[in-house]
Amino acid sequence: MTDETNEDASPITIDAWARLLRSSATVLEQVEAKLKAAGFPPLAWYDILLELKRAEGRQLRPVELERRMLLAQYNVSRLIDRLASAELVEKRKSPEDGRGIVVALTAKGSALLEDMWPVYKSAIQSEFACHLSEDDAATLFRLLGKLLPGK
Amino acid sequence: MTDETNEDASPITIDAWARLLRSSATVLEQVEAKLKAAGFPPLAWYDILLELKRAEGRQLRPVELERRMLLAQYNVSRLIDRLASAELVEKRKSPEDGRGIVVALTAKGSALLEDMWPVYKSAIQSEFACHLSEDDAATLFRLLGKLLPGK
DNA sequence: CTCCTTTTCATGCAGTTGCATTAAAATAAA
DNA sequence: TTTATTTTAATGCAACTGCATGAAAAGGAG
Repeated sequence: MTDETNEDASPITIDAWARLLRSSATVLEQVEAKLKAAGFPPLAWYDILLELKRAEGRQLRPVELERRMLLAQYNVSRLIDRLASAELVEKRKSPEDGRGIVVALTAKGSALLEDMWPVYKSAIQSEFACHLSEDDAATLFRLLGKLLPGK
Repeated sequence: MTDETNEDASPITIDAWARLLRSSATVLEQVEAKLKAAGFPPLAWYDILLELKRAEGRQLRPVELERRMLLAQYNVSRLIDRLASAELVEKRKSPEDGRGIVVALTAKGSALLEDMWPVYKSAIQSEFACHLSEDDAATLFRLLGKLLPGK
């Protein structure tokens, strides 16, 4: 008797899995290298700053950052510390919650986002986008969405 | 005058990029967690061992591993040390090249590969494959291939 | 209110990674 | 042959990550 709920991944699916790992790692590495070559911090910094910029009042609780970025708690805590040391964000005590803090984007952080974007965008173009048609990108977007929780 | 060779990535392409990062990181993390929960070493170990198993004579030079796995030299060097400490591979002096070594899969390493595969395959199924049809997987494979060098 | 549980954030420690450098052998050049 | 360049691998150091734990406040049960 077969167990349909526990069948194996097919060969083509396994190939797709292997290629997802390989291609994403390769492209990400190249994009990171371009950012670094331009004297910019890693992508993780950009991601956090961007999330703050988009947030209500340009600030968020660390817990909220964890949820949105899918990062571990200690990872967010230390990343925030580094960003704060670089004066890209400011740590404030939360007025509503005595345990918590609020992380706010500074003018310097906002400026860094703007400075990085042209380089980042150009890297996405040269390492990723230039290999794909618009249809390819749309299809990729749709298929990868199936892998995300709640999509 | 426009410069067609340097156009910007389109919005849908940027969305696809963001989703590639997010989805691959998420799924990889879940698969790694399942391996760890089963008491197995990280995926990187599996990848190296598998590469060795597939190689002529079940052995490779570190340089060759770097090329195939797209890993940095020092990274491979240390990974091999850890694998050798666990007796999963054996480091031998290269007979042809006095500088180099040859990394050979041991019986223990081969056994680990076989032990890990069922768990790994099941994780690929539950975290990746189950979200995709066969056609989806084939399309993903094809599109991601465009991102790899020389594909 | 008091006690217990949960949530939020920080941190010590060990393991890992990136960077730069070193050492040694192979290869090429003079 | 002698010297310079390139290739191969290892390693000291600093930065980063994961894990476990701890501290402090919030929330809930009695």
